[in-house]
Amino acid sequence: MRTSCYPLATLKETPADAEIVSHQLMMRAGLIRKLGSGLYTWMPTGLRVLNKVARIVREEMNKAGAIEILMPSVQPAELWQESNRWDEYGPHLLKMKDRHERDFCYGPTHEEVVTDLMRRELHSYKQLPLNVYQVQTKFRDEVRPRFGVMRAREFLMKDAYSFDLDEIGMQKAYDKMFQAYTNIFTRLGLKFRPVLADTGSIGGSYSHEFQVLADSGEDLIAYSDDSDYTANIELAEAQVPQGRRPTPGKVKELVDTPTQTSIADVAAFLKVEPKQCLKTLIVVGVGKECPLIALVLRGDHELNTVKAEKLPGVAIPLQLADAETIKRHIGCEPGFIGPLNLDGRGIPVIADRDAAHMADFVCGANENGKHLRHVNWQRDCAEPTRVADIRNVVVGDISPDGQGHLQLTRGIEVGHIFQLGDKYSKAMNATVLGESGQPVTLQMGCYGIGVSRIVGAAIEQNHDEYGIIWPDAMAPFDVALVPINLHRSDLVKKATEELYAELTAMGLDVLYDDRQERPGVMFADMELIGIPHRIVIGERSLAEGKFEYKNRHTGETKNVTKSEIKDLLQQ
RNA sequence: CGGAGUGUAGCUCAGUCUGGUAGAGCACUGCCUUCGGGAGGCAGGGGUCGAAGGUUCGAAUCCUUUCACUCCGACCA
Repeated sequence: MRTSCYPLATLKETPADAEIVSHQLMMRAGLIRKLGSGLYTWMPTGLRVLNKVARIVREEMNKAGAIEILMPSVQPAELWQESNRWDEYGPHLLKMKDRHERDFCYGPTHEEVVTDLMRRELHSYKQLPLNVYQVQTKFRDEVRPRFGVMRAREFLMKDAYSFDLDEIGMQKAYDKMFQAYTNIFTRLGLKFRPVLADTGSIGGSYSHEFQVLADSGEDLIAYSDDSDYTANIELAEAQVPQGRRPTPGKVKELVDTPTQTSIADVAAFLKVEPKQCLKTLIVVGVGKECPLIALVLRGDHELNTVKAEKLPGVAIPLQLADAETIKRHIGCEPGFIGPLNLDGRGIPVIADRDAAHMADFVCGANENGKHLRHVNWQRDCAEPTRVADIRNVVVGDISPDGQGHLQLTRGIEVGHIFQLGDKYSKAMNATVLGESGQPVTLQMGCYGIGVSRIVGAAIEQNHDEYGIIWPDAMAPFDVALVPINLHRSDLVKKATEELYAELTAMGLDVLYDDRQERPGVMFADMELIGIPHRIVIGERSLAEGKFEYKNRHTGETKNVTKSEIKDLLQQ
């Protein structure tokens, strides 16, 4: 490709609304342009990268035995009503009506469509196992799109769906996909980890996320420093504290805390550690019998909303009660709540394992401006209605597998695989006849990869002050040719044209910068775009029959012959 | 959805408080010089100041409404 006939679309300045480095560089390198919130056009260079990622994904999916199909992006409401997700999926679902006032949605995922397809197509166990996939545009109406293509509303996704007769088959299909995903992210040249994950609104029983490690990632990952254990913090289990609960010491005491409403303030005021305080959160419950539920944590711990939403009786999505409701039921402001006598007021107390293990703690007195200290479960306050793991793990916690301690790191979720079981096949009555002649409900798995998100994630992991540094596998071009004084030197022109023709004939993607630009401009653009190999063609080195090679990744420069160039590029 | 903010040239932004001929840098076009790391000079082109309504002799500027975008929070594959 010659730059004189190609819209490079590079920018010298960073657009004001690009916050993280990958978004800034994708704009500056001319990969994307924004159309609206969460909507991006892929420019020629960006599309090249996207297609390279998609190609690797397809190759590995095919190798794992999956078959490519393409389903509609617009889906009839009836299917979503069958699975109950028309309402459950919530406002993320972009709904629309056609001219006949029939309801449709733009697909955020395709479990319903593929299940419907397969209940029509599959009749016999002999047709199993089957795994179909597609690479397609999805739309999720995110509350807050951000970070460019990283959390866009419209995005490109590879989604695969496996169908098996039983759980053993489903497990095998899952394992195959786990391996395929590992191959894909390895080939793409990304630093990643598979992590145990929550299943979220897709549902199902068991799942892994594939996380690209990056400090700008939105997800927190917990991993053991002494074993293979790795899990999303949403799921990572906090262990039961060791030993017996300490025996109560001093007598309970009411203390004035006129303006101290946060754990930090109360702890500082009473000269105790936050871990000696008890934090009481009031959340909305389902049903009339218990409209409110108290969640109790150690002062230095954070509530894990995913875990909390799994508690029976807790409303989904998790919702903190407003100040007025709290005042009406408990009689104080949110900053002074404690677990005492809540059960008696019809508010069950669910304590975190660590909170339930505390003794002589500080907590709110359910009275404005007052806290209690030296409070003890049982002696001063009814034992919690229920004890559960409802907190986020913290650095240093014992690993759930018993080996080592947990550390935390950040990641970008680029893949997610689920064992769905019969969640959709049962709701939508997708069965085949088994060997015995009886209908068997299909066991499903689903497997997603955020193709467009991978592009952003790769840049987060691979860039420097000059621009993007693509892993070879997804670079838009393999090599950039930068001629010096192309338009004045016949020698340079001839050498560059020949080299361009020969490298192109080798099947390489070559970007030939034949613009009438100064060298500095061309160097800067090629580095910004992140092309792995750069060859400068100038009279200076041509005099010795050499070209100047520079590696974008290592920064290494050397003068080389044409055949050495070919060797370098063929690796 | 709650809170905050921004909309002026392709991009980054000044001008708005205090109403009076729409600006700068970069980008773009032409010419000249320069020619191995985002050059310099000269001359140009480019605007319904987000939109609608109002106040006023006069509105980018004041008022009302509205739309879009961004950030923080909540939420979330």
